[in-house]
Amino acid sequence: MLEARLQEAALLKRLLDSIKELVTDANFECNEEGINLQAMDNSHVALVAVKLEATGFKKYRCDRPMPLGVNLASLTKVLKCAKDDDICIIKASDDADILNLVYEARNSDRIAEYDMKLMDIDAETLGIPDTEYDARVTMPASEFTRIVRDLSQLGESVRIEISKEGVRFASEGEAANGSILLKQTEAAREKYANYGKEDEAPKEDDDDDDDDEEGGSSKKKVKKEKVKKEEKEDVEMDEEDENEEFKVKSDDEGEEEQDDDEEEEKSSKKRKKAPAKTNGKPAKKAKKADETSADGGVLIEMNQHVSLTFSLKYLVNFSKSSTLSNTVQLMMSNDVPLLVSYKFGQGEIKYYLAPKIGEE
Amino acid sequence: MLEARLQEAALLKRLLDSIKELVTDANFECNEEGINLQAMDNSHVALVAVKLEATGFKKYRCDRPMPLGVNLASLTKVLKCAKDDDICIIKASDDADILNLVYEARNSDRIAEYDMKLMDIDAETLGIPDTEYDARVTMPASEFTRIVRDLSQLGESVRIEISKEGVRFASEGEAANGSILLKQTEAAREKYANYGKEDEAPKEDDDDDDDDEEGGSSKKKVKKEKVKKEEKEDVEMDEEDENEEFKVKSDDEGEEEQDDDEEEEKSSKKRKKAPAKTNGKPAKKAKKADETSADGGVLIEMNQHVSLTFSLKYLVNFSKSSTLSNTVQLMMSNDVPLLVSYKFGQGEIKYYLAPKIGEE
DNA sequence: GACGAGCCGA
DNA sequence: TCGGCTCGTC
Repeated sequence: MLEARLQEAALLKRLLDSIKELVTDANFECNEEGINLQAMDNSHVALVAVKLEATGFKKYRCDRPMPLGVNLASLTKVLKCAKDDDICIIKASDDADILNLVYEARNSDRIAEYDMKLMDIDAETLGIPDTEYDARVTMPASEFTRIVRDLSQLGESVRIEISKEGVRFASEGEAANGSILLKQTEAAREKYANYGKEDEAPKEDDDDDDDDEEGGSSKKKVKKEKVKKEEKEDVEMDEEDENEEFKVKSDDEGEEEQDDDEEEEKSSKKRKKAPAKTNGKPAKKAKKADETSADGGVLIEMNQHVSLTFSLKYLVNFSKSSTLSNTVQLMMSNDVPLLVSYKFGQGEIKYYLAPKIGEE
Repeated sequence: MLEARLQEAALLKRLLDSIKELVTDANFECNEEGINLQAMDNSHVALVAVKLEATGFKKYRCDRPMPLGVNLASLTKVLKCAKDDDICIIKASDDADILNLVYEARNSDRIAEYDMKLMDIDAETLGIPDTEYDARVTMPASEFTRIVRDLSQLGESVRIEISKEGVRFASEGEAANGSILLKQTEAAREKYANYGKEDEAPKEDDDDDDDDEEGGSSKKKVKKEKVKKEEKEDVEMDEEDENEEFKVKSDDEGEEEQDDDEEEEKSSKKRKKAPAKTNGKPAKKAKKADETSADGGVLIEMNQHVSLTFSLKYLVNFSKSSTLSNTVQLMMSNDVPLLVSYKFGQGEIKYYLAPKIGEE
């Protein structure tokens, strides 16, 4: 028995819009911690993984783990019947052959109910290794969208290169070549100081993580820009002992960033001691970053020069998730798949894409 | 000789958009009272009836009744040449083989003139009986549009069921079943209190009706929401003697509604004495309701449980008329055609659709 | 010719 | 983020 009540149907609608072109059928793996979806794209080139935290729901109950095999086109149709601000309740009984969706208008004058057939899908949940990446770019989702769209007009591939200089997106096409260099924004360092730290060691204390994330999420909805600096200070002080930054630096490439750190952050020495580790309560800021980052800012974290080439078609597709979050993170190491991650209030969507070989 | 001057070409454009897919050729029956069009749809399943009151025109003159046989595709083309806010003058001489359309820009800087060939069409004007329906739903046109669109994604038919509970639209499809329940909105009772009363006995005093309607119409364009309550009071008091409500109730099903009435309306006893009758000056409110109802509200009037099944394709088609009015009324009795009616400032468009048999 | 989806601009 | 416009499909 699953019952999950979502405050706004819009989240699910956007989520489906994000993945329905990539994947036709997928299992929504429901358990007490939330709902996960993981699937290769139809051409088995990319992998998409969605996580919806139980705590992101207004109400969530899942008695036992159950996979819900969903045809995404059908679900999209059914979700189209919801208005964005409808409350959305999804239910499935234990036999899991029907997904029941109820949409309640805000004023309850309209109640729409849909029953969708489920299907059996071979679970092919791959364990995704918790890679530590050599470089991470945190940037406005809209900017990423724009870049891959622009470049996709010129060519089919983009070389993404992260260096001390910044992050460069370069494409070559018949009519023209293009190259976009994003330098790190000074403001971004502060802004994203704790963005998405849970990526690094999500298992350390998942429960705290979730609770904090939810609490943070609701608060942020109310508070606004003004608040972010105060909160940031709070967290930095409160959590000084455990607050580790992702900033992975190699000795020969990190000077610039180290300078910044020392100017800005008291706890910088910890970061240097233990790069690529993280603390247990970072999510408050992840939420903030989401809302905060509308005004841009690029944060580049790297411990090694990275340069990889990817298919723009897929990146353009991934960038549809900009409806879910204002911020996107690109995680890269040489010769391993790119990870594109969008975090949002109730969860996260990650895309993995293998680099093209021998193209740069 | 016909000459009719319309304040805004947009009305005609929208009207044609509403019916051109349903009907290819039709007679515009012009007489001194206005212009009427009545036609079966191409597959002879639905009937569409349009009424444009003479009083709805800025100027109207029709010396003798004349049918203007129009190919709607041609007229649509010609109307596309008008800007929405152009003044539109249509003329036909007595031989009625040419329809002359003149579009005048607001500032008279541009005058466009078109001559369209007319054709002879066998008049097949059917008398439509003035049915009294067992149930009537008055609701925002946009909501009706949305519902039939949504459900048409799932299946081909919709069962519309009106009960004490409200009105339910239910469809079954391969991928999913859907059911939407609209409860009556409390605010709607007041809002639609006098909406469309002329349906019931339109012949009682047509002339007064028309005059009032036009006056009301122009006023309403200027006034807004704020005004509606005052006007309503005025009419109720001025016309107390003749102001009868539609509210048809059976003793066993009307309690809920009666309670509302008593709370809200002074003249409720009259309504109960003579249900399904109407007064002579209802149109002021019809107009108001049009503009008023953008913010929703569902009014359900019934004296009997009704449940019928219809082809969604047609309902979707009918719902195109939501460009003409913010409010739609569904009139139903068991085993007789559904009447879908949109009233607008200058007239009304009605669609009749026979129910599907043996499908529920 | 109409409908729906996707993209671009405000 | 929403609405309008354009392109592609049925």
